[in-house]
Amino acid sequence: MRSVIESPVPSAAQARVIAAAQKLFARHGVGGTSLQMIADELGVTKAAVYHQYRTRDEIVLAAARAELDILAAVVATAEEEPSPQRARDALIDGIVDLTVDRRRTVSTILGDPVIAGFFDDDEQFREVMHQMRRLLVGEDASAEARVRLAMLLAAISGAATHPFVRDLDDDTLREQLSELARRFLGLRG
Amino acid sequence: MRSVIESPVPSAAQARVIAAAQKLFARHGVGGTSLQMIADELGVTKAAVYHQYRTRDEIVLAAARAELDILAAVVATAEEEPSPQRARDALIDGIVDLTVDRRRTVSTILGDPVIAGFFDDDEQFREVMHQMRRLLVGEDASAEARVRLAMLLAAISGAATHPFVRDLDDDTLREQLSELARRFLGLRG
DNA sequence: GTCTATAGTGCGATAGAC
DNA sequence: GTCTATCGCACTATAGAC
Repeated sequence: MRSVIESPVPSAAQARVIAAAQKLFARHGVGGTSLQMIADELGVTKAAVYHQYRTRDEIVLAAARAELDILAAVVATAEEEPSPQRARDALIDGIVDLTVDRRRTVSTILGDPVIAGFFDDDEQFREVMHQMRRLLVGEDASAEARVRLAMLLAAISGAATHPFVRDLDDDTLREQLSELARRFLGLRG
Repeated sequence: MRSVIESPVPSAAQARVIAAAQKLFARHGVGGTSLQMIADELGVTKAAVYHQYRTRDEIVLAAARAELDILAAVVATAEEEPSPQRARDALIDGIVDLTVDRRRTVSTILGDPVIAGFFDDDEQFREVMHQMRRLLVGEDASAEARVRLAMLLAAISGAATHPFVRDLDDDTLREQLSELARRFLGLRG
């Protein structure tokens, strides 16, 4: 089942603003990134950036939304798999790929307290989370299942930025994350 | 073995600044917290805060260092356990307690990109990480052990702030985190 | 240890020309 | 879609009185 919630598709110029913002958020944090920095990164003036988005908050929201859209696409692809097992595996691999490809970006942006606040009551965010939960632990709503799920998602995105794994190449990291995530999820009491 | 690296002990007034800063960092992010906000939180003026620390960066560093000191104390306590198994269990429980007690604080502060940069070449940080590594996976330096360790630490601190577990009470969360962490670490290929 | 007052800078945001 | 120019404001930081 596809998500019924659609984000507005950014124009090419907006997409450039978003990409610049995400890059800077990952390096300096959301609160540590100014409009001037985004403009400089793009090689234009602040006024040009304001032509794409009316406030700084809109840029932050659009950048966070774009990150969430990528995750939603991974979830939607996984849901098209024919069996629950294959859907589960596809989701894990999708999240691992996404995280390793973008290393700091995903965890820093989705982990930022300001963005977490934005998403607190966000319908798309809740739907994506709900879909992931159903794919990974089914209808099990026990405390154990929820903690296990939260740990799994935090482990994948958090581990990719950890100093312990900094000198691992992407392929090795992907392989290990995927394998360990699958085994962690398969744990039975 | 105790850490040989000691942080300067903050005065009472400095400790209040640090506590206020940590609270605000958790809510607004490091870059999103101004000196004015810290002063307001304490009910004093900016000049009074500047009397304790000469620059904003020093406050950020002191707050991060204080967080690291707590973690270092947990590691030191675990190292005094008589057997490797008990040391490992004590470390896991210590990290879980720390994370649940302080929920957003630990992961937001240690996960902030600016603070991660501060700690990149920090000796105390490296030593604490090294000690944790030795306690949890011994001398195993394989890619698998390193990824497993990074995942474990990210899973504990990240899961505590995850929306999936928001409505769990502290005791339940502690119990589940501790149990699942121990099982994850015990996984054998 | 806290205050008032202030300097200097960079911020978010807007107006209007091209 | 980009620019220059500007407004008003909040910021970091300092000086000096109490």
